[in-house]
Amino acid sequence: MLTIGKLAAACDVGVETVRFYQRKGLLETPSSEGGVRHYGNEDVRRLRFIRKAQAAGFSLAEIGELIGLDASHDHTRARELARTRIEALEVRIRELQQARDSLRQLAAECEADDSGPCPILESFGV
Amino acid sequence: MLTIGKLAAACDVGVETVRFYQRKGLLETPSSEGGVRHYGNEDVRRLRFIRKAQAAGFSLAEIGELIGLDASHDHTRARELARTRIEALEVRIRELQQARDSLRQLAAECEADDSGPCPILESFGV
DNA sequence: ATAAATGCCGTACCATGGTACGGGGTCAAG
DNA sequence: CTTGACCCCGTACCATGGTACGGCATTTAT
Repeated sequence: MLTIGKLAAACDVGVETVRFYQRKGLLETPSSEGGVRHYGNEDVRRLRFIRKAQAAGFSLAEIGELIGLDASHDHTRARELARTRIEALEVRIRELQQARDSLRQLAAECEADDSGPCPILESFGV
Repeated sequence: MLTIGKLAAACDVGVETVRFYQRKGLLETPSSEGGVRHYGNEDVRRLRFIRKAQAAGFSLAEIGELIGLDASHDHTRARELARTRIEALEVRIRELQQARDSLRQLAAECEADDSGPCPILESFGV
């Protein structure tokens, strides 16, 4: 049985973050039997889930839905969310790759010619 | 000579966004000679620059610095910013690729076995 | 000439994901 | 028996990147 501080430490988040997730309905708020609330392994798992799903690019709102799916065993919807997220990730990856590639190109040009206008700045149209 | 509305339209942003950038010091606020402010090609170029640099993942604060570099012709600093941005982009790209790959894997597993617990949700530790 | 569309300006508000603060309570060690 | 380290709760605040609103002036089209 953990206090909020131990729970937070176990998942490497701040105490305030735990409370924030509680307010958002992502974590349950155990009843306070005489003041201090107690948390168990389920809470640790849940909190770790939130952080992992966040790392996979899900927003807190989406994570809330994923948590709900667990109860309903709704694979279909879970796959749907996963597919949507995969597509969004692919779009974003391509965007970032393009940004990286053009910046690389510009940095190389800039390196090659130190006089005259800076290609990096030029390219953006300044 | 453009009004703020035309400028915004020319760069496909909202009027409020232009004003927001002005407040942030990213765009100049021309003197209002008798009420209506007028904008020129420089402003169009500058505004487009902001949007392109944003697409390259620069924050508005970084963009402010890039604009400053234009005046000082500071290639060194520009390259520094570009390198920093490239590195950040690469880190982010790898993170997103990992997220995508694990989601793909999970979606495939989930697809394969429609009974039992959902691997997508399981994997996150719910 | 008049009504609709813009412009100006200041201020407030939005979402997202937290972080901080202040006042109070409880508990264990020194 | 007091000091310090937690806890609780509510509320305010932060950064980021905008978006909206309201009142008033001006401009543009009919």
